Amino acid sequence: MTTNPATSPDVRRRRDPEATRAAILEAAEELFLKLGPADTPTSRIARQAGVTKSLIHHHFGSKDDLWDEVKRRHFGQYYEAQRTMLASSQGTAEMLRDSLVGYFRFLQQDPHAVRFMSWRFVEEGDDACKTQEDELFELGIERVREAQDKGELRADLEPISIIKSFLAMAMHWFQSKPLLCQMLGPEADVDALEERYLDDVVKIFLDGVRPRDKQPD
Amino acid sequence: MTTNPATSPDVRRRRDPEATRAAILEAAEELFLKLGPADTPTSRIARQAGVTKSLIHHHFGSKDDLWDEVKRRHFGQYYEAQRTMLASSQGTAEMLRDSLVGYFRFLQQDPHAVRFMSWRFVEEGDDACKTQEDELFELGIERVREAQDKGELRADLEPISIIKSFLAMAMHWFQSKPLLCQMLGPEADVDALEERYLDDVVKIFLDGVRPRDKQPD
DNA sequence: ACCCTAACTGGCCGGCCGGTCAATAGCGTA
DNA sequence: TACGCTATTGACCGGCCGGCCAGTTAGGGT
Repeated sequence: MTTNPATSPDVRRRRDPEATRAAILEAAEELFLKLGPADTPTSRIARQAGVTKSLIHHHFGSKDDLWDEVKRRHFGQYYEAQRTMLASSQGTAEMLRDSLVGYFRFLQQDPHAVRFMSWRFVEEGDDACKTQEDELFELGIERVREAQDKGELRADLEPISIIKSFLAMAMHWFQSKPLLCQMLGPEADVDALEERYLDDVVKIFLDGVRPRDKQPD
Repeated sequence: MTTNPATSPDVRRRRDPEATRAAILEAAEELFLKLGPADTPTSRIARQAGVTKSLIHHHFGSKDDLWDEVKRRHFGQYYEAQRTMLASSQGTAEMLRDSLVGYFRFLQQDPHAVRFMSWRFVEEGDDACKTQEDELFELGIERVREAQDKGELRADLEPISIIKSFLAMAMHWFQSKPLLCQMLGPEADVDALEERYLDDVVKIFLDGVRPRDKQPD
């Protein structure tokens, strides 16, 4: 699992730039996210990928370039998943619930995704995912507007607020999950808590975001 | 502003360990949060503090110890602020709104606070703030339970879910704010958007979290 | 068969970084 | 005034890390 000999074939062909690139990217992604880009020596990435350090520079240039490529590749997957999710959605309240659950499940099943976002929050400079993320954001706002026009969503809310709180609810759970586990101790059933959180957040968010049958106060 | 000559008196007394420690901590906090702990050389902290690198090791031991101390000091302030806020609160819906607004304002006025949390999310090992954070968490849960008992909050929600979504709503905005600014460009009025977000989130959260006058479907 | 491109290797270097240490000099105290 | 403690200094070190380079070899095109 650690030293990666090949991708599909039994034995790595003696020259296989594709497999080499893949092995380096895989090792780099794991180590960068685990230790942080600055605390990850290229030598260690090379060792884990079963490759010489020079090959990293041969295929990717510098260490920073490799980090960029790792981000780009992973965000590409995220982008595709979210794009199809947004494209297939209709502007109804059910769709909003499904989107929330779907997004939560997506983050749940891909722990790397949240760590990527965390690192993007912490770094300051521009990054390679900018344009794709903008596109998703615009698409999401469009969907929200549609739902508002249909009366499925409260019209007195700024779409940006809805998108942002949507993302916050899902992302923050997984961002703070390690700290929560550490706090509750190893005997706690965090998985059950996670399901409960999803249920509750769906309730809170949907009830808060849908038009009220009767406006109080 | 950068090289710190003294705290209160006009001239830094030639021997002033208190001021020295303070200058180092201040410079370290700024640089650690800006560049990240791993990318911040002690030499640069020393330069910015107007102090020799050796003094850092003299007063704080190692670089890691300094980082721990910076976290401990800053989290202490956060802890005090949140503790008084939680202690003074009553278990009513108005209190919940005030808490949300108050917490938002707190993060708004202290940008370092969110960056600290971001770094804690990204690091894995134990940290020095553990016990204090646990205390705040327990206190918050207690308050939520009180409000639920009074019927001011829906009883079908797990208190942890309420706390977590509460924190998520406020924190995520500031975590992703730099990316949002970068996306919207320099001409956008992000401050107005921020106020709007706070308004909307208060609506969403309170409407979602309060018992419904009439339960739909 | 030849060759040329590019994948791949091992060794190496310059630089920076965290940390140490011996020496110096203020400051409180007796 | 003399002493001792410690804040402070600057020089220094060992190690690691990112990157480079000269050389080797596989493989594909002609």
